[in-house]
Amino acid sequence: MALDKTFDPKTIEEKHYQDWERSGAFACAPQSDKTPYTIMMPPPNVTGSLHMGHALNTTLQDLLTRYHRMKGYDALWQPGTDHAGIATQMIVERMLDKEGISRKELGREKFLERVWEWKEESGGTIVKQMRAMGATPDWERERFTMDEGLSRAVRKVFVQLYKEKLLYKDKRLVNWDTKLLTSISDLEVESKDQKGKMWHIRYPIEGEVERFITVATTRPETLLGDTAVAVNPDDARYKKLIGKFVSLPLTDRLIPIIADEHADPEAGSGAVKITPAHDFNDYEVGKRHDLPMINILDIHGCLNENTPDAYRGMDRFKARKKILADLEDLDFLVRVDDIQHTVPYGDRSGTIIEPYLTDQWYVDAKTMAKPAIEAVETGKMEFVPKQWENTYFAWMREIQPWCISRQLWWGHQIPAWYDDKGNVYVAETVAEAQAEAGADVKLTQDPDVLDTWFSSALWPFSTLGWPDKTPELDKYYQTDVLLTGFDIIFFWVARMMMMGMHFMDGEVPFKTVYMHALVRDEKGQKMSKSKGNVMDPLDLIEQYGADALRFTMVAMAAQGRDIKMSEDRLGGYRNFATKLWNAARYCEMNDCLDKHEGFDPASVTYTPNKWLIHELATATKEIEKAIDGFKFNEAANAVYGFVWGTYCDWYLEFSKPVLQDGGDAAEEVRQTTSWALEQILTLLNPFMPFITEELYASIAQREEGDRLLTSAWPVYDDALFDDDAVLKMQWLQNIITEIRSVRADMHVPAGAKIDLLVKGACDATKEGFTAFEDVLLRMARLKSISHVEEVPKGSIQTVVGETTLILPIADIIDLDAERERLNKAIGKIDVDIGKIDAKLGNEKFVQNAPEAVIAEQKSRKEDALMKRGKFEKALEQLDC
RNA sequence: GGGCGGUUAGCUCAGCGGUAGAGCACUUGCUCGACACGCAAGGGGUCACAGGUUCAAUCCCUGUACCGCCCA
Repeated sequence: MALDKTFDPKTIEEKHYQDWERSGAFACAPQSDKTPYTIMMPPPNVTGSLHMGHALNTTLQDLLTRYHRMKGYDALWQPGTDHAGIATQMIVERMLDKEGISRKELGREKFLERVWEWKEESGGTIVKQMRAMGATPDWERERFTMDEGLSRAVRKVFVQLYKEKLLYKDKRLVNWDTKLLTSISDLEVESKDQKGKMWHIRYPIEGEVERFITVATTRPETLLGDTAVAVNPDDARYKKLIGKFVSLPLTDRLIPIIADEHADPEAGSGAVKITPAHDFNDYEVGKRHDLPMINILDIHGCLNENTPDAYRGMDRFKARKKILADLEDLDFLVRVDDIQHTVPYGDRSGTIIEPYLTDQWYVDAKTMAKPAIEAVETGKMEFVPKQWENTYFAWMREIQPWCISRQLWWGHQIPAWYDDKGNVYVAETVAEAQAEAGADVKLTQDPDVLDTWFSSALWPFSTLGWPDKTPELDKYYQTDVLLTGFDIIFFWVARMMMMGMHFMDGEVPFKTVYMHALVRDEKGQKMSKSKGNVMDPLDLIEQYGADALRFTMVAMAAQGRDIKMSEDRLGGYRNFATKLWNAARYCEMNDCLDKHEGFDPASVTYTPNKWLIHELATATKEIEKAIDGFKFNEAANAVYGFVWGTYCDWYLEFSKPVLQDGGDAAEEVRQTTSWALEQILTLLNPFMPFITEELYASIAQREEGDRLLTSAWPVYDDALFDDDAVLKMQWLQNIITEIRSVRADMHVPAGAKIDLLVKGACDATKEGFTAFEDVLLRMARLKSISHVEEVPKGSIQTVVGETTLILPIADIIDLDAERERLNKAIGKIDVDIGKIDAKLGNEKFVQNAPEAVIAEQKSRKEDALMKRGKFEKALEQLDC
């Protein structure tokens, strides 16, 4: 059993993880009558590998899961991964590229086989990495968004929403990615501020000579799709032109001048070109005025058959150049301005996104958002920190139809079939569709797939077996808490709310959503591969241990702030693990392990033991309160402070003289030390599972299967709180600290043992000196303690409470230094008294402040005056 | 342009109406029988700025500046 001299995380982590997983303790127990506690793991991309954000997310979820498991809940932490349509398809396409094969050549079926192969081989990376963090989700229940079961849920939802007219096909402008050749949702578009140009072009007014109307645009090539010029109805300059036509340059088309509020008289010339098929604002204008919508691009972003021969087939940016040159030649180009503007880019492909008119499937998000908004308004679902609800509301109240179809192969193929005439049959299976269409009708399935978020929106119930009525669904929905980053509040959280409430009888998918911070580098910059500032959690585990990484994450997870990760902090918490390890070694060396069988903390009589137990119970309450309130950093600080500050720095030091002298209290101290160590391991287990489990196994003979993983969280009786013991120990600590401080100030050699004379001690204090004589002698490095009436010449004096402490060290005393020290002390007290007097002298304060506050000030003043008197006396005596 | 958040010790951050806290870093001293990844003792802050409310403001309100994020 003997513990090694230092703690090496690497040697134990894997061993314990395997043991835990094999034990089956991660599994939920649907048949048990325990109260459920459920967390849905945000499914990471199956393509992903663990980054710092996952490390934080995983740590916090595991902390909550372990904590509640220990508290006796039937904990379900539901894991799984998400098929990540575009990302996965891109990875496999890139692989095929290297083999010189294109997706199209391979064909849909073969391509999908390749993706599945890839998924089986490489898709498990991230869930393996989570194990290195010590995560304890119910792996047996791991799901994948493309599982048969989850796919069935997707089809069912699609069909039902279609029947309810909450899902429909429509021709609208979408964000089109010309590289990936698919539509993407608004959320997948990143607007970037960049330099650009504003071209001012004049359009000749029909039937008039040398009269023009000037419009400005950043995308001159769209001119070929213009179907109107709009002016503001109140713009006096243009009133007479409304209803006239302009002749569209480079084409032979005439387009009307229309009146629409969209044209801002203050901006540019006040007239704007309208291209309904290639601009979201213009699309609305086009609809209002029933304008033709001319699509001028093909799916690759090249100009199509609706454009003049000169440009047809040309890439949009090449066409722009040529069009500008041609406009210039024909003298239509009036002016060019350099401007700063925002340009939409695809977040996956990095290409400029084109608004593009196509047929797509949409979800009526506006309708579905209503109950989801209300649920947050009425508190059925709560964001932590609360401020995130504003973000949620802002988006949900302005929500647009959700474009759910993607022109990809990897994903859930849309359960809609078409006959030759273009009639659509939406059904869960081809057989049902066929039945609806008639047996002899030839049907073709819609080739498109659904947005990945469509399936992850169902995650909180699809993973529990929906649409079947499973016991799991019954027991674990609605779930307790969702932990996630704010970056997917719209993508995922909002959509789970909509789907969850719609399909689960208005019940929200989770009662609480905890939004955690973004992990940044130590300079506060977002970690990114291109900046080269990424930290790899696995490297950090290798260097500092998984426990240190976890503890750092927890300690830095303060609400509402980003985490600036630094290796200094990791080092600090690695040291904390070592500290704990060495505390256990101390216990081992002093025969304080496994000594508490039948120990009753309520029965202790020795004051330091009572005090330790009080502090332990207090820390436990703080930890519980902090975790319950998602104040993870506070929980970490509470446990850290107790272990290091209370147990190691003070209690174990108190225990030394007692254990060594073998006095009456020794046995009780031994038991308390042993018991408290085990309590510490239990409390710390959700934070640092590896080292605590290792110590737990090492410090005693355990029965088969006895692990912290499945231990009970401690419950302490209120009777264990003992304020009297706290006061006594505070006094003792004050005495020790004061003597140490004076010794250091006066440069008394650290090893020198000196006498302590005590003057003016009351009876209770005298008792204290007697009771803790051995502790004081050792911890303050004293030779003796005696009570006196007179202060010997050349002594150092200090004051604790009513007592004057005298150190008779005439031989080494430096009179000037001591004078300075005393004067400094008096100076500090005077500042204090000054502040108090200012308050007490203020009539309004005395009249208005609560009595308790006034009394407190008065008593503080008395104490200060008394102390000041003693220091003054000490100063006088120095000179006699 | 709209919204949100931040500005507290050298650094990273807690706190949030009545004596400014932690960790790290720093200084000094220590091989006292767990631990130098340590022990002990210290230094260090007009709590961004300007007003206001209050007996009392780092904390509440208003405004300003700077930083960050989200949305258009």
